[in-house]
Amino acid sequence: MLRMSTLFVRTLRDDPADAEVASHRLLARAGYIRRVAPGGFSWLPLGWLVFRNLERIVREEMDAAGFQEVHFPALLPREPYEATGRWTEYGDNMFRLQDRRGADFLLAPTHEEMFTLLVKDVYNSYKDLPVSLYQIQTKYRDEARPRAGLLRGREFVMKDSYSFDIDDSGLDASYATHRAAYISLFERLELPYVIVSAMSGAMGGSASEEFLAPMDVGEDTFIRCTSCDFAANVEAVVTPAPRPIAIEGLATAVVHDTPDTPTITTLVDFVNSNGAMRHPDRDWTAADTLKNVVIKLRHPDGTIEPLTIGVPGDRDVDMKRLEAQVAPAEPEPFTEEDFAAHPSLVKGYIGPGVLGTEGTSGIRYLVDPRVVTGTAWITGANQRGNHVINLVAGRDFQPDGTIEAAEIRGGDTCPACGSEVEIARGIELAHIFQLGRQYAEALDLTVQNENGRPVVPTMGSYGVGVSRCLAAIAEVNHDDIGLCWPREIAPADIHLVIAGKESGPQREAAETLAAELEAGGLRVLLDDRVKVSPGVRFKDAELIGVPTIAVAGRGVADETNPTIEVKDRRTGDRKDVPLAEVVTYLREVCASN
RNA sequence: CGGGGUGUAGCGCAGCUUGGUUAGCGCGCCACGUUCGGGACGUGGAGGCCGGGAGUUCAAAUCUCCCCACCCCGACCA
Repeated sequence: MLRMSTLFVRTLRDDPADAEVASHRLLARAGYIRRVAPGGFSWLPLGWLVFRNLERIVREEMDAAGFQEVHFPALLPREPYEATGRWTEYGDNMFRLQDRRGADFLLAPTHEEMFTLLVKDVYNSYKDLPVSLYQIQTKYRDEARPRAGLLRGREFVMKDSYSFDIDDSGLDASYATHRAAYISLFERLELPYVIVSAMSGAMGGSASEEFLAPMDVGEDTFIRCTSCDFAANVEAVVTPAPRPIAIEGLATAVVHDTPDTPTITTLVDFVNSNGAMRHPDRDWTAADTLKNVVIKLRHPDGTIEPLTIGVPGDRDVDMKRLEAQVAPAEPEPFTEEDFAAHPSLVKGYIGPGVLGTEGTSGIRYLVDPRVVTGTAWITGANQRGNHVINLVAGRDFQPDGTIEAAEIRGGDTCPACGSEVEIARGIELAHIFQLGRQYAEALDLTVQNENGRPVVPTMGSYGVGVSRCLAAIAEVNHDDIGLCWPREIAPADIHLVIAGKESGPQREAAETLAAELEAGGLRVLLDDRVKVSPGVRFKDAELIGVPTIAVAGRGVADETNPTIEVKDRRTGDRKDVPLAEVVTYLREVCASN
C-alpha cells in the first residue's frame, strides 16, 4: 500500500517554467519525474511505478507474440559499428566516448549490430530460423534539440525487436507478426494511432511503416485522406500522376522576352500583363510554370553530382522529401561557384532545354510526377530575361525520370481514392521496417541451408519508444487539473482520501477499507496525511490521476448508513456507496475498466 | 547552427529602466496553536555567491564587456 504520508513526492502548485507540453508539465507537477539535464529525466516513485507498468505491458505483448527478450549493454565498443559503417555515418547524433586507454566506445542509439552478432554467435542453421529477439533498453542520442519533456529525450527507453528469416516470405511473415503485435499493444494502451507508410531512412530497407499518435504536440508531419483511411508520412507520399495528354494539336512553344523575372511571382505577373503572352481563357498561375531547382548530391563515396529538379512553380522543393528520395546521397546547395562552373545554367532562367543527361549541360533532370507527357509549361529559356511558353513535356523535352520532391499540401489528391488529403501532426510511437540483409552481410552472419551452403538471413527491425509512449499516454489522458491514467498504467487502482479529523471514524474506516482492498488484490494509494486540508487532498488526487478516487468523509459519520464516496477521475461521476458494500463495489469498478 | 527569450531561496515570480538601508512576495518547508469536504488561518522561524568572470563607481541584483546555462521557434532527427 502506498501512503501519501510517506510517499517520496512533492506536488507543485505551479507549472514548472521549463515545461511546455501537457505531459511534461503534469508529470513534473504531480511528482512523477524531475528534469536533470536537457533531454534527461529522473523517475520518482510514482513515475517509476507507471513506467514499470507500461514496460510490463510491452513485455507481455511481445512475449505473447512469441518474441524472446535479451539485454545488451548500452555502452558498446566501436568495432561492430565500424563494420557496418555506422560509426561514421551516424554523425553527431551518436554519443561517443573513450575509455582510459583511449579506445572508442559509444552509447548505443540503436542495437542492430548487437542483435546480428548475437544471432551469429549462437545460431548457424536454417533450422534455427525464424527467430525474433527484443530488448527494452535505454538508448542515447545526442539530439540537436531535445524537447517536450519525455517526448524527445537524449536518454530514453526503447523496446527494439529484430527478426531473422531465411527468405523474403519469412521476413514478410515476421513483419506481419510484429505489426499485429504492435496493433494489439496500442489497442491495449488505448493510444490512438494511425499506421502510415514511411521511408526507412538511414537504416535502409524496404517495407516501412510508422505508428503515429495523431496530436498537435507531435513532431512528425503526415497526411491523411479526408474520406478514405489512407495515411502516409510526407516523405513517403507518392504523387498521383495525371493521365498523359495527346500531343497532337498543342500550341507550339514560343520564346518571349521576359526581362526582370527571376522569380516565379515576377514571372507570373509579367506574362499576365503582357498581351502577347496571355493565356487565351484565363490568368496564368504559378502552377502553370515549371521551376527548375539545381542542387548537388554528395554520394557516400564522396563524389559530387549536380541534379536538376523540375517542380510546378507553385510548389517548393521539400528538403525532407528530397533527402528521403536521394538517400544515402545527401543534397547540398548549388553555389555561385557551381553556377560559374556550369555556364549553360542561367540562374533564374533555367529551362529543360539544356537539362538532362542528353542535354548540353549533361545534368540529370528529374521532374515532379505531375509533369507528364503533353503538359505545357512556362519555364526558363536558358537565356537571361527569356522564358518559353507552351513548352510541352514529351514533345519539347524529355526528363530523365521523376522524383517525389515537391512539397505536399492540404487539399492535394489522395493517392488511394482521389479525394483530398489533409496535413496532420503525430507522435512517432513505433517504427517497423524490413531491414533486409545489409547488417547480416556487413557482419558476416550466415546460416547453413539444406545443402550445407551458407546463406545470409534477412532481418526486420521494430522499435517502440517506451518512455515516449508514456508521455503520449499522459498527453491523451489528462484534463485541466491533472492526469487520468488508464488503469493498467496507473500507479494505483484506488486513491483513498481521508477527509476527516486526525483521529476519527473516517480514518479508522479508511484504514480498514484500504487493508481489505489490498487483500483483494487492488492497489491502494491512501492519503493518510495529517494536518493537510481536504482541499489539498482532493487537488492532489486529481493531479496524480489514479482512475478511481474514494473518499472517506462525512458519509462515514452517518451512523444509520455510513457511506464512502466513489468518484471516477475521468468522468467526474460520483456515487455514495454503503460502507458494507464498498469493497465489492470497488472490485467491480476496477475489473470493468 | 540561425532567430527569440530567460537566469534572483526547493517551485513560481517582483525588484533592474533612474546604482544607495539588512534583496522582496506567493507557494512549499520547520515549530506552536486553531481549523478539518475543495490548494484553511494566526504567531514565530529556517532557507540567497541575485548564472559565472572581468570592469566602471565611494557604492552593482541594477550600468559595461566577455563567457556559461536553460527554454521556445527553425535547421537537424532510428
